[in-house]
Amino acid sequence: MKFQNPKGTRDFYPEDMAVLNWIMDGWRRVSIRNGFEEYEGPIFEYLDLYKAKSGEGIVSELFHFEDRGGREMAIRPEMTPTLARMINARAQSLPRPIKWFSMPRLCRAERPQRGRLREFFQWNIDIVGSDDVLADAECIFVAVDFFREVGLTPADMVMRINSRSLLSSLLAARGFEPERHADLFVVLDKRDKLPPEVYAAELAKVTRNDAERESLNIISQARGERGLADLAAMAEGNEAAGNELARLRELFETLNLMGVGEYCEFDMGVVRGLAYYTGVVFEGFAKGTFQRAICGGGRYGQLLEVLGGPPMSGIGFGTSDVVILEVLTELKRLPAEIGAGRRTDLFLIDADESLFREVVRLAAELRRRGFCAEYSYRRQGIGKQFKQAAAAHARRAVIVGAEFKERGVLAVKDLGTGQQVEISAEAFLADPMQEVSV
RNA sequence: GUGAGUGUAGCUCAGUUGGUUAGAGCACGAGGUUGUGGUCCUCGGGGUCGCGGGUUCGAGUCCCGUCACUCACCCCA
Repeated sequence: MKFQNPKGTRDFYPEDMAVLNWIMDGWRRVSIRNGFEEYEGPIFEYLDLYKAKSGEGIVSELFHFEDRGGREMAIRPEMTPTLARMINARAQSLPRPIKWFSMPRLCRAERPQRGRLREFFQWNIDIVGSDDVLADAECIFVAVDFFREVGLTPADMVMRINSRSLLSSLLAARGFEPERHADLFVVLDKRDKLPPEVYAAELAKVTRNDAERESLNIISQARGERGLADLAAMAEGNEAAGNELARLRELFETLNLMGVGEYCEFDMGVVRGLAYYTGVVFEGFAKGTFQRAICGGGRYGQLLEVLGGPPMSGIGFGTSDVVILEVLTELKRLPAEIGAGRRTDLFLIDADESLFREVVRLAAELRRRGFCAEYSYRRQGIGKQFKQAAAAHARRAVIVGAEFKERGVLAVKDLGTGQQVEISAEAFLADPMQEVSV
């Protein structure tokens, strides 16, 4: 019986693992240099944790099971509930702002498609316990910092930024009751994601007349500097909207100051589907055929409270290895040297079988000193051993030959330059990777 | 859960109106040069043509079903 990997999962062969590690090393490096600390939680939680955050509907989208005690468990489909649970447990004693990141492996029971699998790694950044606009700016900066790090320029991608609280105050001023905002958000979020006629139909469902639709169209079309100016005119005499606009302007000024203004753009069309966002929301989009958001995040005001914690606001974002891989592959930004295989420092070769014991001894000694040293398991001609050295991408070949027995010297060859020198075993061991020049 | 497309070797693909033991390149393995390497030469392993049924003297090829994968919808990283 032959088995295959479960639907929507991936096997990471060494060359794939090298790419995944490259991505995740980048996530960790960028997180740490921006002042975030890594955390991790259990890979499964009580199902109720996710129900509390997202409602009953979430159950069909995740993998769940019953443990032997009859408890309903779920494999984590996202990290935020775990984060909230962990922070809530120590809410009184953690210094703020809390700047944490994680790279959890998540599972969702969805139908796999481009950029969406059933199992993936997600990079999460969160700043909890601060309402400061600096936290908003920093969160967006971290996302851009990573994308810039892997070679994306403002010509390759854009971060579209909006504020739900601004949108809410504008809607309220136009006579949309607050209790309707959540439904309106869901539809407005699809402005650019649905064909125009489908979008129009969705819009019709949540509006009462043409005047309302007209208002929504005017508001949601706002984009860029000009859009902000239009909204400012619209918000005159509306104190709440005025305050939100001022905050948004401060956010963009800060992003400019941070040197990532070129990546960022105001866009009223970005609303995000998730219900719990209350303030700034943003999504990254790449140029090319991958039309989905490559990262997304926003400010959540009551999330911790909903999960039994104190009233504390936070802002965070997430992206996954699947979308990063998709975009970097399409834009050809994956460095070619990734996945080139193991990098052997030294490949030891014996000139004849009687010297093999020296090869084993020397290799073990080199390994103890931290070098990657290899040799062939098979006793065969020097030519074959060199072939293996090349296949292992070794940087140096070291021949243990008759001259070692006679004079204690080794032949060290740089497999990149082809240069080869004789050197005493002592001098070699003192600096095994020393320059090889004739 | 709904719709569309695709299934021949590990990968990329050939396979003539149905006609003998289904092929190539790459990859993989073994040899060739017996103190010098990824290029070269020779040989080799590997496929119940996704699976099941039907039509036919005969099916990789035609028909039906089924499964898997891919893409799109819902949702979202």
